[in-house]
Amino acid sequence: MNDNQKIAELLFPNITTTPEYYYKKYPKRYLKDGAEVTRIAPSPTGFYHIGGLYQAVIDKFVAAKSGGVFYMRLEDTDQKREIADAGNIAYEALRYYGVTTQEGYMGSLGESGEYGPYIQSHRAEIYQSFAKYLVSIGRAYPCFCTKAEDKAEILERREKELEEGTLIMHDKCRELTLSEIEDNLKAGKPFAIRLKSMGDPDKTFTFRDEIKGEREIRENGKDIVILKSDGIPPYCLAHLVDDTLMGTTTVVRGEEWYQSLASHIELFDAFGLPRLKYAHTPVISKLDNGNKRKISKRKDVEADSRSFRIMGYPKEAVVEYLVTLANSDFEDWRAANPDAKLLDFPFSVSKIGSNNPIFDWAKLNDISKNIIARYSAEEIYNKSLAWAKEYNMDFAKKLEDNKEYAISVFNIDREIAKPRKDIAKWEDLPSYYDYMFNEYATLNVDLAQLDMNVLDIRNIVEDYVNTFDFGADKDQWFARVKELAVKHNFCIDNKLYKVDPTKYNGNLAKFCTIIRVALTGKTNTPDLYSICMSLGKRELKNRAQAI
RNA sequence: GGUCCCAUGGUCAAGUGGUUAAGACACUACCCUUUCACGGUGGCGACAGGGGUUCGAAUCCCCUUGGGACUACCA
Repeated sequence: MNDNQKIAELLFPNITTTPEYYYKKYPKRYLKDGAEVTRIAPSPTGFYHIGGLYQAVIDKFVAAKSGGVFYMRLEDTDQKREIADAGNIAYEALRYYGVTTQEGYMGSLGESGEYGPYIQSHRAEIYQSFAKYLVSIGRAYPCFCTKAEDKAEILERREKELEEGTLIMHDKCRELTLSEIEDNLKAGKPFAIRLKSMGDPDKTFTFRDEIKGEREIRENGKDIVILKSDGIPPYCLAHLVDDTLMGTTTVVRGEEWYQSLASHIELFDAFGLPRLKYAHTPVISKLDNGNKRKISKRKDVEADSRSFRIMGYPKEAVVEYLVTLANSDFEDWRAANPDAKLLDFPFSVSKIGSNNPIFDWAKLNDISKNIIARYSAEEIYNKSLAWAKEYNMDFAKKLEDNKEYAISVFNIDREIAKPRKDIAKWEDLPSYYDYMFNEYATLNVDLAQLDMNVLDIRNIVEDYVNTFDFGADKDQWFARVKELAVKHNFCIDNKLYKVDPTKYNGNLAKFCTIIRVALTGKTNTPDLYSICMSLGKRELKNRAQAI
């Protein structure tokens, strides 16, 4: 036994397994050539971030397109930041948005798959055996330096070191002898394990990122910590062990990891493991006082994937928006293939731009409106009811109490060649259709905007309501409207009207607006005939009288 | 401070040495129209700045500027 092996035994007397053992235990996946295995690995630190969903969408496409596997793993190695149930929230978020995994961590449902456990805190022994191995071959060593306890302390120390120019690459514990290590251990000092870096930051090597393309990057020169003093590894070793053992082929992760890539690669090399493919994705940002910045968990609603659910965006709208962000030609494809399945889109990782995109609500709304415009009235009823039951009980009750009526309302201007695109999210529904679901008295009808004597308005509306024929079809109805317009001195020929507007009370458009506003309180509604038909005789009379 | 990434209209973005510099959203005008929408046809609006290389640069190189990220026993 050489010194390194002795140190390894001293450090990990209870670890008897080796990486070799785990390579055998988790054999290579049996997949066809070119199949990609991807993973989403959230940390349970709160709500599920939209950036995570974005990456999951990319993961899903990469795996699905190649006939591979997309799985989920929980990165819960930082107990200090952990928030109860956050893992489950993440799993449920992906499930809700339909970006489903085929394997791995499943929230409160446990986990499935042959490569588990998929929760990092349950894998301590595996990590330790890898760390032990690296020590035994002389590529890692114990570090007994006192660690900083919290983030503030770390930042403070770093700042000081920056000022003094003493930020270390190699820890002083690197040179500790076997007997010194023994002494420290006997004294009961806690230790972390550091990589013994052989890299030289002045040298570079080429690397191909799936998104950024070919790059020169500097070699790692830092003795990064690969096992914390609590026996749990930080990201770098967990990433190596899990992605190797679980058979990941392409790692999709945020741009913020790019900087530490060199250290991860050195680790893989130290273990003699094949390097993986990486796709470093841009970070979804927002405009703040003219500057771009990363979407903030604390300040921005768009950071929380749940926000869109609460507002009532159809889930496919959110997902399709994210796909658009990744592959901008998706929109053209969707326009040409409105009924195709999302996963049929020829997604390409290399088409992802490397600019940090700004989250655009207007664009999301547009995508969502297009999707909702294609729903049937029944679908709108079902989906909006499901939403309302969760977030607007009052509206849910109205929908449930008046199912047939509600569907007929949602059907107005719908089953036609060019349906309206006016609903972006279910949250819009209650106010958009308030005149159909609420008492007239609660509508705040503003007749003043019509710029007409209230008595005249009342006469027109009464006349209209009293002669409204529920047996008439739309053409007959419109003919009747024209008659009434003429009777009240409105001009039904717009060209004639333009010759001398002063001769009339207004044109046909104005006449219709008067009725519309008086009856609904809105200048903007779907087809007036259908609305009146749905409202029914008694309600029409009530409204006319209320004026 | 160091290192890295990014830079085309308000936003997302095509574009890889020769284009009248696409398209979508937003905004806007007109048309269609019974209103509102939908739709149609237009419009506004961009290669951050400066140097090179080249017959020719949005495209390649350098500098400047601006923005972002990383620089933890966090992920």
